[in-house]
Amino acid sequence: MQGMARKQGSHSDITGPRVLETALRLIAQHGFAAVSMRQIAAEVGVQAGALYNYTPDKQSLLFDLMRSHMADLLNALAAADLQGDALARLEGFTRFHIRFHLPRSDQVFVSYMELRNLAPENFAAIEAMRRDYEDVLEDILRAGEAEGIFAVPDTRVATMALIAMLTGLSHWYREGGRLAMNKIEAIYWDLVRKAVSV
Amino acid sequence: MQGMARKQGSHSDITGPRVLETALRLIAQHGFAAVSMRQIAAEVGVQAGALYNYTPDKQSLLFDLMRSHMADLLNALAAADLQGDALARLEGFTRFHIRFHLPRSDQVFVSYMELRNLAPENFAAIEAMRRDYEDVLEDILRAGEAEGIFAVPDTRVATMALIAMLTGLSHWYREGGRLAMNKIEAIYWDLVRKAVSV
DNA sequence: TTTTCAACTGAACATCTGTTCAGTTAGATG
DNA sequence: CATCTAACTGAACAGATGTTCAGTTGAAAA
Repeated sequence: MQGMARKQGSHSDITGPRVLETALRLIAQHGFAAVSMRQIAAEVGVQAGALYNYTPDKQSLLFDLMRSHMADLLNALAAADLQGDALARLEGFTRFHIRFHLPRSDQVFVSYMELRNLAPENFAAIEAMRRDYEDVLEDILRAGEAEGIFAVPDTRVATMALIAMLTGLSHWYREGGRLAMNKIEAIYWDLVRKAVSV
Repeated sequence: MQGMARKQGSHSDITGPRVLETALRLIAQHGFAAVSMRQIAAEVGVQAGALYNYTPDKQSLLFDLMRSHMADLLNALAAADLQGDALARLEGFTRFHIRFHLPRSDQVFVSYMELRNLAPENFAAIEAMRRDYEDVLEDILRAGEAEGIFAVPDTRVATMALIAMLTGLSHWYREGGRLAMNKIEAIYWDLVRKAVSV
């Protein structure tokens, strides 16, 4: 059986997303360098050449996955529209971070592990977006300092420390584990709040 | 110019360590799957085949790097011999973790990023060692709870959270940066202490 | 019905991969 | 001096790599 093109209707709007989904899953599992275009193609159900209808090259595939993840993150954060005093906004940020990241473990994994496989200009673009995200937290910490409710010796270091703590969650949390997400959320919020409070 | 074997004395005690150093550096930089045996050999200054005098295969090279890092970590922790009440031991653990990890960014990077490239039995061995390390911190947190000086809703979650926070430091700290190590140590100890205190 | 063309195949390209091994070299040994 | 052998070379193996592209397919348009 050969020549399976156009089996049942136009496929580009099905195959396209499937390529991204499959690439994300395989890269999260084995790493970018360890996954071949032929492996991705095989899981999608096409030949390797067909992938190049959806990405100019392998590097762009990785960059697209990371860029869209970061864009989703920044858009969702903007939509969360944190308000109130610094403590309320810190709680909002903490809960937002956990709720956004926990259901996206593959994206988180790829976005944090495959930075070194990005071409320099792509790396710079992702880093800029990550920096934007970090700056939101740092602004909250600075505001809390100004309000006199937070006591952090160095807002930049505290920002990095808190984000590392929150993101680390994605590396060990497994759905259906001992603790539900809202329980986890409460525990982390407790740690975060106390860490920065006076 | 060909046939350079045994240039100036026995080399195995020089080449052996150089293979490990070079492999560690290159794997930290580009990732295990992205580094070839020929690249490592070229930087060491030998042909690819010569590497097999020092490792049975590429997988063992990775495993050796990770196992020796974890063994060093556990030995150093035991040598630190944390004593006193839970608060003193928590401070000891925090400062030990930072002092041990900061000068070893390549080892930390490889040990946390390349877990998925380990063969299953090797993965299990590394995970067991990591678990041993985590358990030391968890014991301290539990002791602090018993002493009534700590208030952590879940010692396991707090353990993972604190270790993620501390280890994350290695991912952004650069020697010669804005802050010296002892400054960093103080800032992190402040965050850790407050996070778990009543 | 014939034509069109997006979506795909399958083969090819040059190059790289981990690993093996017969052969070479030169310092150490007797 | 000759001998030994640890340490290495260089070639080879079978297969995988990203990417290109002429050709094929079949549903939809004319």
